[in-house]
Amino acid sequence: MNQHDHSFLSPNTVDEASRIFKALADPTRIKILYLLSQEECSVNHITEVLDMTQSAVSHQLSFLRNLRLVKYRREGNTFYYTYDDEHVITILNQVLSHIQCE
Amino acid sequence: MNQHDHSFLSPNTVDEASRIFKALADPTRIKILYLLSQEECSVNHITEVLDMTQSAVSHQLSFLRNLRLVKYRREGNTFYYTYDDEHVITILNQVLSHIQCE
DNA sequence: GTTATATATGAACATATGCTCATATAGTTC
DNA sequence: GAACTATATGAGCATATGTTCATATATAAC
Repeated sequence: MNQHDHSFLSPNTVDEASRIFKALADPTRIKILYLLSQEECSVNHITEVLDMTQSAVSHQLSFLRNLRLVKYRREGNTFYYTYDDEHVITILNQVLSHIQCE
Repeated sequence: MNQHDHSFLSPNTVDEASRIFKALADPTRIKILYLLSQEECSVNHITEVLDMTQSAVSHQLSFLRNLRLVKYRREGNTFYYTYDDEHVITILNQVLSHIQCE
């Protein structure tokens, strides 16, 4: 059998999949996305719930923003974040419920 | 609103989810798992198809073996690998087909 | 038993990742 | 406009990650 007997993934597809899974691969980001899957949250709220520094949370939100997995709206000094990729939330919830069912 | 108004994930659940997503976060492992989702493969075959060194492939297989995502059978000098976690393959295929549909 | 083949494994290295610390930015309140 | 609040951001650092290189292991063929 040689290399041409397979159905292949394009490099772009592999990279994009890798990016999505990388986004979900960190415990902090899992917790943030799980929170946002339940309700809109301010940065401050996320910081308190996860018991992390403001900076650490903000860096992770920046990461998620760059991947367009979350978006925010501003209200005065407060930034309210929501998720912005239904599919990724679905994948996350599938994996979480699969784990919890064991 | 305080910390107790949320449905929380247990640390174990978060860690386990993180481990699954980390496994899928690397392009090489995505390609290997995708190959194995289609057919049983020898290490040598994977090495050729992915055009990587034997060592690199073997290290990644070792990684996937530790997470029980793949298993193998031996036939003489040849090790034939198959996937060993249907759910992870399902998640991978969902993400891949979602990307390819865009 | 020696040689060849297929795979595994340990050390080393370069890059990526996630956090902290310090500071910048921008809106709010007085 | 000065002080306060909420968030963002850049630099630095420690750890994790993925590869290469060299070598070990184990079966096969002779």
